[in-house]
Amino acid sequence: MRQSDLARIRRFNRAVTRETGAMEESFLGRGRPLGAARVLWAIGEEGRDVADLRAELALDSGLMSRLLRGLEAEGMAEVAPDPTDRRRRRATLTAKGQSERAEYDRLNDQMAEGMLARAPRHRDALLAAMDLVAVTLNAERIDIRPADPADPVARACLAAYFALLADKIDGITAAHVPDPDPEAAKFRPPQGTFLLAWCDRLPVGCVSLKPLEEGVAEVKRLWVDPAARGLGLARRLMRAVEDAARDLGYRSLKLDTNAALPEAIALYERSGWAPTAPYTGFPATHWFAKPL
Amino acid sequence: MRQSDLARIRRFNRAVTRETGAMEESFLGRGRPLGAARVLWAIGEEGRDVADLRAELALDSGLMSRLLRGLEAEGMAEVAPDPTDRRRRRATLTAKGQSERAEYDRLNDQMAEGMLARAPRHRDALLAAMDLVAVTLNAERIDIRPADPADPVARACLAAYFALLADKIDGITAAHVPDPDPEAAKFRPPQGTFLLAWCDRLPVGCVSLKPLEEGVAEVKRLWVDPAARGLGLARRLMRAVEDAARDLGYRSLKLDTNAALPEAIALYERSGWAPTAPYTGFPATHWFAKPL
DNA sequence: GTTATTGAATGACTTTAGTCAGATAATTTC
DNA sequence: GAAATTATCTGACTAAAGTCATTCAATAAC
Repeated sequence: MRQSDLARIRRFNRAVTRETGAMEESFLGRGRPLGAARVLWAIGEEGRDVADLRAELALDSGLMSRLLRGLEAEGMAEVAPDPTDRRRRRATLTAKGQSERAEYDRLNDQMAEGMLARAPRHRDALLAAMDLVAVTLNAERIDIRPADPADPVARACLAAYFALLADKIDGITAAHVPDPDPEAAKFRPPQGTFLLAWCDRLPVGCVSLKPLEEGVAEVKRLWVDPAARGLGLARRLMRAVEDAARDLGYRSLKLDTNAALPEAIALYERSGWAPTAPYTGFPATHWFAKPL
Repeated sequence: MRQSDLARIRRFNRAVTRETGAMEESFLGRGRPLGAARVLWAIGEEGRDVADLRAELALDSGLMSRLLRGLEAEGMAEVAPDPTDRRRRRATLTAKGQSERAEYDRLNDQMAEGMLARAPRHRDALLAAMDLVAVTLNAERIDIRPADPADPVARACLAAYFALLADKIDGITAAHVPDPDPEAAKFRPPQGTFLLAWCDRLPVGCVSLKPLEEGVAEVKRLWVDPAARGLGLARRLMRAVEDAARDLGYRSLKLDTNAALPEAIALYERSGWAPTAPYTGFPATHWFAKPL
C-alpha cells in the first residue's frame, strides 16, 4: 500500500472518530450514560425481547439487567415476561420512554443536518461518498431477500432502474411502473419473484423474474446502486434469481438488454448466458438465454 | 431534510462506528488499555512534551501523569525534565516503546488494508469518497500556511495542478516543475510566496505569487483538491495570497487563465478582478488584474 | 415426572476513565 | 528577592462499564 493512501485513510478515520465522539457527547447531554441511552434506543417503538437486545448490543446478562432496572427506575421502560415463553422477558418503552427516544432521534437528525450543512454546494456528492464508504465497508453483509413487487422499497429500486435506463439509452424517457402495477402478480411466486439486495436496512440492488413461455421465465430489471458497484453484487443477484427460477420449476431463462449497458452484457457472457434469437423489440438490442 | 437522506447518514455512521470499534478492539489485543495505547502512540518517534500530549489528547493532568507512570513501569517510555524549562517534562519512547508503537502502526495499516480490500475493483473510488467525507467534515479546520516551494508537499500539489491543466486544456501535456526549480526563489519572500492549504496533515490546495514588474506581482498555480471543492477554499486561498502580496509591498496583481477553467474565471470576476490586456501567450486565454 | 437447559437477575467484584484538591519545584513578574 | 504563575505529580475520590459465580423460575428433553 502506498504511504499516501495510508495517510488518507488515517485522516478519514480521525474525521469520523471526531464526528462520532461529538455525537456521543451530545447524547450524554440528556443526563444518562451512553450504555443506558443505547439500550433505550435499541428497545425501539415496538419493544424488544431482552435476549434480542443483548445479542444486538453485545452486553453481558448482568449488565443488561442492571441497565434495564435503571431505565425502569427512571420510568422510561417496562420489562414484563414474554407470554409465549415466560422465561424470556420483553422490554417496552413507556410513553415517557418513547418521547425520550424521540429526543435521541432528534439529536441524531441534528448531527446529520450539521454534517450536510458543511457541504452546502455539494450535498449530493457528500451523500454519495458516504453511501460508497458505507456500502463498501458493509460489503460482506449485503444480503438478498425476496420482496413483494408492490413494496415501496421495491418500487424505489425500479424507479432508480428506469432513471438509469433513461440516462443511458437514447430514445428512452424515464418510464415508470404504474401504481398499482397490473403485472405485479407475475413477479410473485408461484409465477415469478422479486429479489432485493439490502445493505444495513437500505436497498442496494434488485432483480426480478416473470413467466415468459411454458417452462421458461424472463429475468427483468437487474439494478445495482452506484454505491455498490464493483462488489460483485450483480453477479450475486443473477445467481440468486437463477436459483429462484429453478425452485419455481423453470427449465430455462431468457433476458434482453441494450448495447448501452456493456457491463451487464459482459456479466451475462461470463456467467453462462448465450445469445439467442430476438424475442422483444426496442429498446432491446441483445438477447440471451440460459438453461437451468 | 429528506427522510431517506437521514437513513443514508445513519447507515454511514453505523458503518464507520463498527469499523472504528473493530480497530480499537484490535488495539486492545496488545494488552494495554486504549488510553495508554493512545499516549504511547502520541509520544511519537521523536518524543513530546507532556503539556503537548495533554493538549492533543485532551487529558487531565492527573490522568496523563498516571498513564505515563504506567508506560514507564512497562519500560515503554521515559519522562525527563525539558532542559530549556525544567518545569516542563518531555516523554520519549525507549527502544521497546518504539517497537511497540511500530506494532500499533502495523495494526493500523492492516485495518486500512482491510478496508481497501473490500473494494478491490474500486480502490481509488473508495479513497476519493473517504477524502471527500474527511475533508468536508473537517471543512472548518482547513488552514492556510506559507510553505517553501521546494517542499515535497508543495511539489506534489503542483504536480496535481499540472495534471489537472493537462486534463482540461487541449494542447497541454502534463508539464512538471524541474527539480530543483530554478525559479523557486521568486516564490519565496521577499519576492513572492507559496501558500498551502492543510486539512488534517494533508494538503488540499495551494496558490503562489511571484514578481512580475515593478510593484506588480502575479498569482500563479491556484489549485484545490477535488475533495475540497465547493467549500469556498479557492476564495480563501485568493484572499490569503492577496493579503500576502499587500504585506510584501505590491500595489497590484495580475494573473492569466484559460477558458477551460470557467469556475476559476467566475471566481476572479466575483472577487474584484478586472480583465486586462494579454501579457502572456498560450495556454492563457483570459487575463485579469486587481489593484490592492 | 425427574433432570437438564435456558433466560434473566443478583451480589460481589475489577478495570478503565476521569475529576479535584493540594503539594512541589521551576520559572516569571514585579 | 518576594510573590505570582506554570507544569507536573500525588492521593483520594467517583462513574461507567464490564465480569463472574450463583440463584431462581420456566421450559424442554428424556
